[in-house]
Amino acid sequence: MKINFLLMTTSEENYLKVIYHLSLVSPKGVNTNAIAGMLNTKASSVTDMLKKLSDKELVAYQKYQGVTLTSKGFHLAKMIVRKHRLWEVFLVDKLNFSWDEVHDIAEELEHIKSDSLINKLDKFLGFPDFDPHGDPIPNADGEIKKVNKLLLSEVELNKQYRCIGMKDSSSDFLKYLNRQKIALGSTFLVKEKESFDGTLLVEINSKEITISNKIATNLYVH
Amino acid sequence: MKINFLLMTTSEENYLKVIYHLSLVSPKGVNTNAIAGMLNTKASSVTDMLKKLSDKELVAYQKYQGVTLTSKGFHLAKMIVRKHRLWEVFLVDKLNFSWDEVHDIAEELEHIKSDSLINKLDKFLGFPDFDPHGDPIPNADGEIKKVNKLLLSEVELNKQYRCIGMKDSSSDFLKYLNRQKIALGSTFLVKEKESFDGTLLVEINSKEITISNKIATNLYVH
DNA sequence: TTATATTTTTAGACAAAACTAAAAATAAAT
DNA sequence: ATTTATTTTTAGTTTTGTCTAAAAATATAA
Repeated sequence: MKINFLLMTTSEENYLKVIYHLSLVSPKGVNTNAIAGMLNTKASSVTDMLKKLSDKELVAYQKYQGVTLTSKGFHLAKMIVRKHRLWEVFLVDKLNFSWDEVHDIAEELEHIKSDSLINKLDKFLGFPDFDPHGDPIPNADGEIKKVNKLLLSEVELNKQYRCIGMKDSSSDFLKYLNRQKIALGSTFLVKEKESFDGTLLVEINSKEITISNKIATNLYVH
Repeated sequence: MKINFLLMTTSEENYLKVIYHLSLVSPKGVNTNAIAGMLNTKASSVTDMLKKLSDKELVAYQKYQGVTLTSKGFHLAKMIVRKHRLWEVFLVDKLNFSWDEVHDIAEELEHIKSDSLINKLDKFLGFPDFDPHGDPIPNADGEIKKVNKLLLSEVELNKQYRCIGMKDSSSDFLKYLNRQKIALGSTFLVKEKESFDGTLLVEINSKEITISNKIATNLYVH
């Protein structure tokens, strides 16, 4: 898939990336407000941008119906994620940044436009499959190595895990997650597990909550 | 000198950098048109930006009188040049780009905003003093290692040199250089030298011209 | 089902950085 | 010293991406 002729602004790339991440949680369609929330912008700005991305055939957008990525947009988004994660590996492995310092810098570096740059960087780093946070790095063709994903119900106690996906992505499950402020990327630490019904005492975002077995069997972590 | 509080746009940084480079040739003041030429923009756009940079006290600007950098602007410009040249070293030494491929990419990378990034990169590269083109890299304090500069009149035949400065920067000398399309960064290859008056046959920008001894004793190369 | 609340979109405005065209200042030339 | 040419600045637009406020569509609730 060649999309070289498409010249994207930094802003367009950021929208595409956010839509990509939200799509993984709500594949049926991403809400305007959700995008606005991730980008710290207003819903009206999002609407404007969705029209632009739709004109470029990077998203499928219908008024009031949310938005999904086209295959073109999906591939482009993965290329941005690829750049972000490769730069994170560079910052941590080569420049000795710690894993929690690199996000903002990678956020800027991901917009540097040069295919040969990113492919040479990939080679220099030894074609890593995962970034310092454990997230998979798409290769030059957009292929992503499957990560060992566990259900939250199966994890070991007192170990850090990160939410990497949801098995059930029905509307009310997602609403529940939203109320509990659980999102893709949230970190979990299971402190206790009731043996008779599987209820978990979990620390998430440094706040303790209890999570039912039903919920825990629908959250992927690693 | 701390200028962290100043947040610069990419465009402002590009202007500053160009003024810096032109200042080395015309320290008395840089012309609006010269800046426009370097940035492929229009004189009117330059005027607008000069006002903005003047408000930020990065340049000393008076209508119709050209512009010079303030010490603040001078330091900031050197920090941009530092980033550009360090990234060039990275691209050539670590990613195996050839020296003629790196300029455009470094042009983007130089605008990434993070002091710790650039200082860690500097360390990773072994604190290099010169970039792949032989240009000096300012250190974190803005200090620049003196480069062995030669006069064009003293160079060896059939070797590449780059123009790094002018001894005489009088208005008519600069005008002469302008007419001959000789600028900072132009590459010279001296093909012949008349022994009786020192006149040189020089290839510059893949065009042959003759240069008098008087001119050649006022051009620094290396 | 009708009323209320929420979400999303439209319309109009703004700031940054560019442009064009015209006016003003400076430089060059007769 | 005028005239002519060049350079620079002003004034007014344009584009991109944002915003606010109001209108329209959808979702929720009585």
